[in-house]
Amino acid sequence: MTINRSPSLTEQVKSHLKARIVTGEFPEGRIPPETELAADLGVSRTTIRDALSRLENEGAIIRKQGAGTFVNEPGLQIRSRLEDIWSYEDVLQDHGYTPSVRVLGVTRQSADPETRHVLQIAGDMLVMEKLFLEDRRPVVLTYNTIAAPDGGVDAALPIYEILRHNDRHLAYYLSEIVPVNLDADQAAKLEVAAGTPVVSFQEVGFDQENEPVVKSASYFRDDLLRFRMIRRKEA
Amino acid sequence: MTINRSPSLTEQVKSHLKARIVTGEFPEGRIPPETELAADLGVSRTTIRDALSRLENEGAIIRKQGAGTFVNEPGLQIRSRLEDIWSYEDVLQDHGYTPSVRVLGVTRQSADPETRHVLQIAGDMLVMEKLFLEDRRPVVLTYNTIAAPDGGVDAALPIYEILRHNDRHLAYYLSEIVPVNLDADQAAKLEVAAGTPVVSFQEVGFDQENEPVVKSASYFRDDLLRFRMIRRKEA
DNA sequence: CAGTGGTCTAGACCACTTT
DNA sequence: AAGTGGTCTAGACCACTGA
Repeated sequence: MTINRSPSLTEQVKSHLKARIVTGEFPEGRIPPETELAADLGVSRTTIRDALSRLENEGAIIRKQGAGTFVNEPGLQIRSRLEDIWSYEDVLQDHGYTPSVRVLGVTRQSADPETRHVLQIAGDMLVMEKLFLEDRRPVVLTYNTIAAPDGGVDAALPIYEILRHNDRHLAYYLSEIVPVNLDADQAAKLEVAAGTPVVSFQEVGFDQENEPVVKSASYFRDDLLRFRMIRRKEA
Repeated sequence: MTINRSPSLTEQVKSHLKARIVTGEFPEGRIPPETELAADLGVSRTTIRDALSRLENEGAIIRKQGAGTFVNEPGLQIRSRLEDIWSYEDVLQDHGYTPSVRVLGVTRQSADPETRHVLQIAGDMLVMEKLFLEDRRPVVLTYNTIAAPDGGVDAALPIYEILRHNDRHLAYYLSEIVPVNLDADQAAKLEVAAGTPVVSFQEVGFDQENEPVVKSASYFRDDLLRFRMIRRKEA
């Protein structure tokens, strides 16, 4: 293992260990003691612990005080961690799919009162409707609403790229998980029966100045993309 | 601020800062530099940073390298963080509700093949059906399936307490988020129309030995309990 | 009792933002 | 240039597990 900066040492250690975990290199799932890992990899124990903490958060390992650190087989099943979904194309890729995007519509019009309020805009809004597909099967339907920019936009780009080109760096989403029955139009686009229950994300994206920059709604086909997570008692 | 061990210094610093944040003590949402906090509270900068990291994960603050640390107003709206839900009574309490539990049924019977496989049991299983209410309104409907214990159980207790009394320490859940339309029976129990779409958790709980100990299904009334989360680009 | 992970310290240096 | 958060080190001590 050669060490460089960027990505950080911790991140390098993490991916190094993750790779060794998934190849089943550790006998009986037992991971070496932190001090040993630190010596072997030539980094401090703190760096090792940071990397192990991230792996533990992902569910890849379990740590038991006084006993040791172990591979967590059930946790390795998790493909999409809810909290760090950023691009649906990446999500589909992590599921072993070969994703593609289809822009269903881009409409520019005067912002409705709710959007005006949420996004703090006065003028026009731009609504982009997109479909993410695996092979030819639709998996995710999204609507992104932003303040209409001066120039044109390439709606096929990920929303954070579009915003970046307009000098708004997307920092995080505040999301609500909402159950809905698809209406006829949405169901047709996702190629399922009308009234199919789906999980949706209703969210607002904020930039680095902590100002709202995008209002977003996403609908998922449960049979093709199901979200998993690890739940624990405390932080 | 007096310092004791247990809870950890980091945890004490975190709640101390959280309290100051919610009371709006920091002018313009600007939180003092880490070195200053460390000096004021008499702890190392590492401890301060650990506490700030947790607050950042919860969405309460935002850190900007080179600029400072700031209160994150939108993030303070989050009542129930998805990843660390442990007891539904606590969740309801965090929402300002006064929770109660009603045991709808406890049945002991031979385990079906799927449960045998998931929970790795040979004999009987015990299924507990519970309803969590706010005032008199039902909010959460849960089914917990465990290997039938020798003695009796008080089904009204939280599931982790029941398991603890049988020497199985619940360590974490592996959860799937699944959209469903409630059937007539479930809808009646939650006092909503049949066919109402809801978010459900389908999950398996593991103990500290990483063995499956409980199979669980939960259904939530979206109008009374909606889950929120912060989504970011990476860890 | 030896060995493990958990907590905490003090300090160095870097990357970035702001003035 | 000054000040901030980001990364990393080396080491101390504690709490817990298991032989």
